[in-house]
Amino acid sequence: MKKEKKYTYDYERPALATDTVIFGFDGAQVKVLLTQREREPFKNKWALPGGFVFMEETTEQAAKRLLQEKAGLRNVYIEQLYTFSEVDRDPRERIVAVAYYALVNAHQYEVSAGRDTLKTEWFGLSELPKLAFDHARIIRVAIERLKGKVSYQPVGFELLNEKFTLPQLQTLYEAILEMPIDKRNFRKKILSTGLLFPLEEKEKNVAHKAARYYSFDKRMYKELTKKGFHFEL
Amino acid sequence: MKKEKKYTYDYERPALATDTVIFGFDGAQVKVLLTQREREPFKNKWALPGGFVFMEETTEQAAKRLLQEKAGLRNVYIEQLYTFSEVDRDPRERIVAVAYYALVNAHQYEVSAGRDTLKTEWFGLSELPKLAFDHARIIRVAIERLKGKVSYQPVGFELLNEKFTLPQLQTLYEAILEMPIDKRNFRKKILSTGLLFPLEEKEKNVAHKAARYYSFDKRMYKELTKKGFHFEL
DNA sequence: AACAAAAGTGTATTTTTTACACTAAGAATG
DNA sequence: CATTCTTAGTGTAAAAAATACACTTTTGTT
Repeated sequence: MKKEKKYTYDYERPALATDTVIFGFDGAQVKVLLTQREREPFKNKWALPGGFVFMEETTEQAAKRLLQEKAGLRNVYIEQLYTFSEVDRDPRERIVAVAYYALVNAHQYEVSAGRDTLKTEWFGLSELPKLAFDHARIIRVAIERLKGKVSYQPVGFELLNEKFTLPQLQTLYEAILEMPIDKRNFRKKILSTGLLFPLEEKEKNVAHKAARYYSFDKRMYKELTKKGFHFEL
Repeated sequence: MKKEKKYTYDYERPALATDTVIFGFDGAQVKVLLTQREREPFKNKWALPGGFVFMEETTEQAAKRLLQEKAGLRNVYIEQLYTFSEVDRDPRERIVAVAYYALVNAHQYEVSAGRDTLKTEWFGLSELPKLAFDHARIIRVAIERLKGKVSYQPVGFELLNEKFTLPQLQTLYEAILEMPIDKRNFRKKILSTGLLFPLEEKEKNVAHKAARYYSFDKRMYKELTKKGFHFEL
């Protein structure tokens, strides 16, 4: 990019950053991935992975880049959440943050986490530590968004393995919505969408009846969506 | 604000702007308020009212300020829409836009519009002119959002007078959702929310049976919302 | 007085949602 | 190898919500 200052306007500019709320699911709880800050301000406090947006990338590209840099995550489902622009949200200077939320398979992730140098950790939604900046607020907004989204978009599948059982899926929905769901009604409804495919395979080494695995056809879902289909739970 | 350059980082920064999609309703059609650009780029093209964000204001404050400056609008219902950050969305330089959408009473507005110096005009959604920048896309996103929002939040009332008839309200919903709605079922449902209050007053000077006016109690709605109530159409 | 035009009203049918309890399968135990 | 433990898996009836649908009323105009 050119370094000449032939700006359209020459007001001082806020810095532009992204922060991402990374959701995961450990089979029982919805969790958020946080990184511990190495320097001031908020040294040693936990924070959302984020950073500044470069001139030659969109905010979404920045969020994805930073997810990889800070948490070793690639190819994750990511969606814009909200832009936070309170004047004093960063004590150093004016920073406007375009927040994103990501849904990742926590199991898959734990493998590649070792590579990264920063300290990162999963926290259950009810066990969040004190957070830096306005990140607690960002997480609250993200949880609300996730709750709303889950019932009219099949986002839940991003949080599970490619093969999953219906009890797993139900537990996930219960965790996100924070309410119990009737087993029979849940199955009826989720199967009636026609988006879940039963596999031959079943669970192994469980001390009870083994549950059947299912898979979700993302490609077919996208096709159907184009044709006006609407998922709804 | 200080002018010293003690920045946390010294990358070049994108400029930060807001653009607002202003929705109105003329009794038959949903419309968008556009301003004609006075200078390059896109001179004489129509565009969303917008402008740069100052250092001492949030993006929402900026959007509201610009609504007043560019269209003479005060106290409007405004909500964040999405942040657009394509690198080349402005031919001059990198500008990231936090877009908002506003719902205004178009009748009320037409009175105060005269004061403003800029040329502004309402356009029906199906008669939009060629637009500057990526503003056509922003409007598309805003329409989608409005469609989604209308059925689980009583936003429609922002577009009408304080007193309105049920046929007016129905026409508005039909215009937003772009589908016909059954009169009896619509009345049943909207009245069952308990948020509409019949007034004594009726229409005058209409060449047919006069419709009763109703009002919507915004205050009560907010109260109920806090107590867990959920509007739904 | 007759007409035109839109407001206002109720019911029956269909669809969707909800509530609910037992049998089946697999591993662990004695 | 029989018993026990634990969770998977299944159907139906009742209640609630959504839908389809046609005539009477009111007001101004001719």
